[in-house]
Amino acid sequence: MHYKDDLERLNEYQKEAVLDESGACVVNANVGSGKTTVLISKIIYLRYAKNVSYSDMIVLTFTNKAANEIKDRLISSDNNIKTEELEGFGTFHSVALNLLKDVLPVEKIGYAKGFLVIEPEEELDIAMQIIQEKKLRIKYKNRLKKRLEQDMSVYSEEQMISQYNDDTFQLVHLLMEEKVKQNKMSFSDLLKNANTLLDDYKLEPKWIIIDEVQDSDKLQLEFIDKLKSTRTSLFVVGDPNQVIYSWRGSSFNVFSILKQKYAAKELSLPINYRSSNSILEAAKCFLQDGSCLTGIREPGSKIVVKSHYNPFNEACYLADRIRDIHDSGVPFNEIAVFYRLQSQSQVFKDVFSKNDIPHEVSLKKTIRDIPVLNWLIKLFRYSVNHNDLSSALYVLSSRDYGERISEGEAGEIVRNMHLDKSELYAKMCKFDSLCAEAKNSDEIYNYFEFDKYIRPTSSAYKEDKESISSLLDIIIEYVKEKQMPFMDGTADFINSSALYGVNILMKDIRRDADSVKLMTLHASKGLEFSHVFITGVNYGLIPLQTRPMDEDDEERRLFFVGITRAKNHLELSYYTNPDCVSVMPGESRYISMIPSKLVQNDAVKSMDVNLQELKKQIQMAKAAKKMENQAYEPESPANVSQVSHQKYGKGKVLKEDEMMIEVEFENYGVREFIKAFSELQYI
DNA sequence: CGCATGTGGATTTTT
DNA sequence: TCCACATGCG
Repeated sequence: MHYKDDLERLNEYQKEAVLDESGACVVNANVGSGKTTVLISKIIYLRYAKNVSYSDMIVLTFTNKAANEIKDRLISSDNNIKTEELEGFGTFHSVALNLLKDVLPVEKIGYAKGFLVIEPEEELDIAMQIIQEKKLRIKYKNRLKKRLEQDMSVYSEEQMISQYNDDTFQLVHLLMEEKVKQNKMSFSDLLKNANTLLDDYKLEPKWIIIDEVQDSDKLQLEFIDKLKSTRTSLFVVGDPNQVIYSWRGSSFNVFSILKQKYAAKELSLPINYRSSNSILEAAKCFLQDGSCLTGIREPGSKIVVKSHYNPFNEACYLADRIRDIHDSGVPFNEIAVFYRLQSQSQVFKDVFSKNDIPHEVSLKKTIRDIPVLNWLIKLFRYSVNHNDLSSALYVLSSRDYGERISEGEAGEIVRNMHLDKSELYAKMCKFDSLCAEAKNSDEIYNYFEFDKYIRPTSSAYKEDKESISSLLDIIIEYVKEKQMPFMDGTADFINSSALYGVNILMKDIRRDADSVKLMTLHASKGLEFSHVFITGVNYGLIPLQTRPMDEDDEERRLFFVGITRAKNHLELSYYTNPDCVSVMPGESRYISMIPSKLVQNDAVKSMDVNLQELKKQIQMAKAAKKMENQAYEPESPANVSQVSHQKYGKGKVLKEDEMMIEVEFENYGVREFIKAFSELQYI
């Protein structure tokens, strides 16, 4: 094996981490320092230099994306690998699922091996059914989902009863019983149950390796602890400067917890290979005290700071700028636009579409977002697991699909197994005997006669039909690949679809699409691009003003994550006239934290002063006018004048005074201009 | 139904 | 901090 060549390519810090043999080791991996490379090298080194088999290693990540990257890179550097050796490689949840499925005695806690994984929505559905059946008094049901998702076990019985003085405590217990009865586990149940069963079952892996360890929450830390025996070595990698998800429950300061608990050795990877020196110098301004970060690249281009009149103008500028960059030879997929809030993406979508800039908005999408597939998955859930009453109930009583039976009647049928009262119900019940040999999607489609159960009058009919067919194809494909009996394979697919979302569906569609990526700063974590634009770096938006006087370190780290995504070119921009009320017109204080020698001052800036000055005058004039004469407002539609703009095309003038003009364009909607600067022409 | 009071969310999102 | 919505009493 070529692990020795592999080692030679590493720098001294990376090599030290790979070769380290202490019982516990915490690696402080700086941004862009080759964290994943070290992980892969470490795994290969253990396998071939230390003769540790892959099945003696547990390799944990937080996201499927990270897990897939590690597996892909591992497979490409070691082609002797067999997929079944990598059972212990994956997200915390999927490794817990594998353990519960294959080695841990789930019967001990009342489950059967064929249990299904459920998403939070379904857990909520079950809870609501329990509330209805047992007539429980639960306050604030609208927030029940949140309450269920947070770890109820941290509350004591008294706390739970006293908090709202309702039946929450009973609900939590009944819900747990019901999940066992229906043979279902929620995401957190996977970890909780694995933790419970690991008390009596010693797995004793030789190595536990964890990526992005700084994001661990309580359950995950417990999972690590339960997996680890005295003979297990622990190797964790992470970056305290990239903690941006603590609001989601990652424990505070995981690094020091681990260091203390396991007396871990601390190493660091300080060398950044990714960014040009200017970008890195700017990034250093946002590091926590004491962290060091070393670059090895040339200075590169300066950081550009620009101001725009409003988000729309910013988007138009970006469209032009990106077109230029692309013409100079940079592929679209090396360009990214980041923003703080999802809502900011709309204007980019609109403008980029109009300007034919290929783009892609990163949005999480699951099967549940497509109603017909949500229904279909539930149909399969009951078909493979007849204990899953809540799914059957949903399938029969859905208002859009199926037989659209009333909820009460459906409950009756499901509880008493009235096969004669519902054709669809009978089909789900007999699915295992009649469809176990299904070889293609048409067979299943015809068995269920789906045409009968999707509304033929609905405008979505054709789309729904296609969605069903493609999901059926995917299931068949999945089962074939896994070489499992059809029923088991389908059950397995359902678990995967809960755990891996719609990724299974979209797997290869997006990977190499040559398009500009639009995403929130949060979503940018772990990615890199040649050219990065961070937009809306306004006072009030970055850092986001939540409560006044909230000096939030996490916002600073978020901005740090954003700028360190850039390899060669970074542009920051802000608006002088933000559309949103809570956003102030000035630049973010983060911009002034960057030394001016790194920043390319733009001509726009001097004009910006004028604009702001003008804007102030205009607002004063407007206010004065309002005081003076309130009846003046309405304008008759008869004297609407037409104007045209170089970029936005033709439009109608809605409002006009000495300084401002408001125009409604055919394609771009309503826009406001300052007369002196607008390039409008009257027609 | 109307009104006073209670409750917690605002922004980011993975499994 | 303020706002939206749920609850509960009269």
